[in-house]
Amino acid sequence: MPELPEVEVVRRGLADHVLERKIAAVTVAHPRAVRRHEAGGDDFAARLTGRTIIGARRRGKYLWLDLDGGAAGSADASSAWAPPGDAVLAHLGMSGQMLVADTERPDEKHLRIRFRFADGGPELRFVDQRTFGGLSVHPLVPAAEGGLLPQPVAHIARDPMDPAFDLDAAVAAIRRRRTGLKRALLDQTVVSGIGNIYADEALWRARLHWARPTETLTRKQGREVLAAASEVMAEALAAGGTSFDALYVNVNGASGYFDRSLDVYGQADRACRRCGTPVRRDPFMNRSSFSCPRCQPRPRRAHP
DNA sequence: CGGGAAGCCTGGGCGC
DNA sequence: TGCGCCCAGGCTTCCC
Repeated sequence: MPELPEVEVVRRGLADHVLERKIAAVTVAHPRAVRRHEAGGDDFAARLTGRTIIGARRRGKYLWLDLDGGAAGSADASSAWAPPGDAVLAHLGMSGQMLVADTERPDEKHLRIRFRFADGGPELRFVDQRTFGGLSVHPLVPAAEGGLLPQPVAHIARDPMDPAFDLDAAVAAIRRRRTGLKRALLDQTVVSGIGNIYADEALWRARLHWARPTETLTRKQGREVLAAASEVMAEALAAGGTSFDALYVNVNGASGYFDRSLDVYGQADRACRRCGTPVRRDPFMNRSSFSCPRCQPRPRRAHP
């Protein structure tokens, strides 16, 4: 389930394998994979053909590849102003994969989009079983806090691995909310990159319950839970990410192994590694929350 | 306007 | 063995 560490593994793989390579042809095999590209699949392919990938960047769970000026619409040499350019944006959703594959390798069953390169080397494939993810091309726009971002990313908060991440500002944003702590952690406009797995792990490490009302959270507790999220995601990244099956893989198709290090997520009825109490599973937002009932007691005033 | 929940998808696992 | 149901879950959209 790609959250920040898994997306970062993919970003690094793309930085290693597709930078400075010129796109020769793009094939869209499934229109749903480009549904966020409003002008459609043909326009998507046309905008990318002939362009060279010059950057691989990420914010939270969003990933994008910066494109050079390309042949079409190149900057006017007589003008001092250079257009900020554009990028192909990827969101992996639940099951999206970016794979670097030799051109003769058989297609994956759920191959959605294929990029072939002018150098004839390994191609880039977007494979996505559940099609929650997708690719789209966007102009880069100035972000409120500086820098250039693809338009759909402009409203996403910085993530804890961003060098400019402001911990105290993120704590303040959480405490401004009127909701449960886990809901706030999952809100990508408050802090980005955290999904269901790392939210549960961070809450366990900080000994806080998922339904803790944000308005009763102290600044210290806020800093602790965000520091825990940052730590657990850094550890997961070092392990190559978390995966429970073959759905989440790096660009070479290999799985990470952080699932062996999870303390509560998916550990219902197993002993808490701190106190031995069986880990509890609660229904939460049509999914699950895992916690230790002893280390993370439910607050008297829990947020519904 | 902010918060909450439904809806989008497919395949694996499980019970009957 | 096969059918149908449930579950996984990030994000968008809609509703209150």
